[in-house]
Amino acid sequence: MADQKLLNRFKEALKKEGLKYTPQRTAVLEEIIKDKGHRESEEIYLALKKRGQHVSRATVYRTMDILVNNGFARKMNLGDGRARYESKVNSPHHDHLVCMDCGLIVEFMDQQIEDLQDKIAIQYNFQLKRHIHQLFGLCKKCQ
Amino acid sequence: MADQKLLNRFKEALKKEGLKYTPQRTAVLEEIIKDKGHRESEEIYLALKKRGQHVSRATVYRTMDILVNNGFARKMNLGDGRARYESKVNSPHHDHLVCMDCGLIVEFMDQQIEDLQDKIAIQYNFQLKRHIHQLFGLCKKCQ
DNA sequence: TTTACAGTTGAGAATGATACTCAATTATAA
DNA sequence: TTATAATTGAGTATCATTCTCAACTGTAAA
Repeated sequence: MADQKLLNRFKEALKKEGLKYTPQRTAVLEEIIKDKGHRESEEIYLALKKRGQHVSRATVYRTMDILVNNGFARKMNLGDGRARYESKVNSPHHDHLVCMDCGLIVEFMDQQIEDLQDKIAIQYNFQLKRHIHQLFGLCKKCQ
Repeated sequence: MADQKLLNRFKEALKKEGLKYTPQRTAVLEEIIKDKGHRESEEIYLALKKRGQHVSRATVYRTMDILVNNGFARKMNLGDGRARYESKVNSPHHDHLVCMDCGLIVEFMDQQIEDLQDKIAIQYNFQLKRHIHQLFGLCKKCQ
């Protein structure tokens, strides 16, 4: 169960956008934050169903958009045509290593790379907003 | 017109996979290498049509797969649901800066980042195969 | 607490990029 | 030149995601 502080933050974010605080939206938020994974929409939908929370697929998609736009979740694309979502709550910035064989996802963070990105953006007169950095290969078990 | 050396390299690649050397495939290869852009399938299809080369959409998709698998082109995904292709012929490795407003794509390459990626892969016992590194922001004109 | 209403929900239909199907056609190697 | 396996194009299928809309429900004011 998400702590009250988080729920209040969520409530605030919804109010700020003129959106309602509904049980479905809360259920999706709770499902996202209680899992450390990088899951696709269908997995989140099924996890909720299993828990007895019947939230429709459409509402899962709609709520994930809200969570992403308000900093509660991050959406990622691994090139297989399905978006993955991960919690951003209590999770510092990181990028990903992805095993091309078993699908294992490992998070990494390198301050030197972050700094170099900023330098490159300045060099090309870009105002940097976000980045995607994914390293694809074979994990130890799959080599 | 692609030079003979390249056409021979293409012919070899096809033969190696038991594929035939057809006018449609050659037309797609030529269209890809003569353009410096990052185009989606439909744009390539229309460019060919305009040139009077009637290659079907299906064949464009199929040929792009062949070109990508044989190192003649690179496929990239900007998160908008449509794949982009760029020539890899006479084009050294690079990553991309993408303007979120006007769609401008600028190529960059930073050896320090490349080295750091290798280091990270080693650190996590990954055998690195490829990577995606995209910096999203606003270009000079769109700020 | 009721009321009024704007926002939400779920189910199914629509969309759009890409992949597949298959009959007619064509490159290739003998 | 021939035999044959691969290719092509047109249309259909697929699959993730978005849209539609009627029924429903938070919410804020009375």
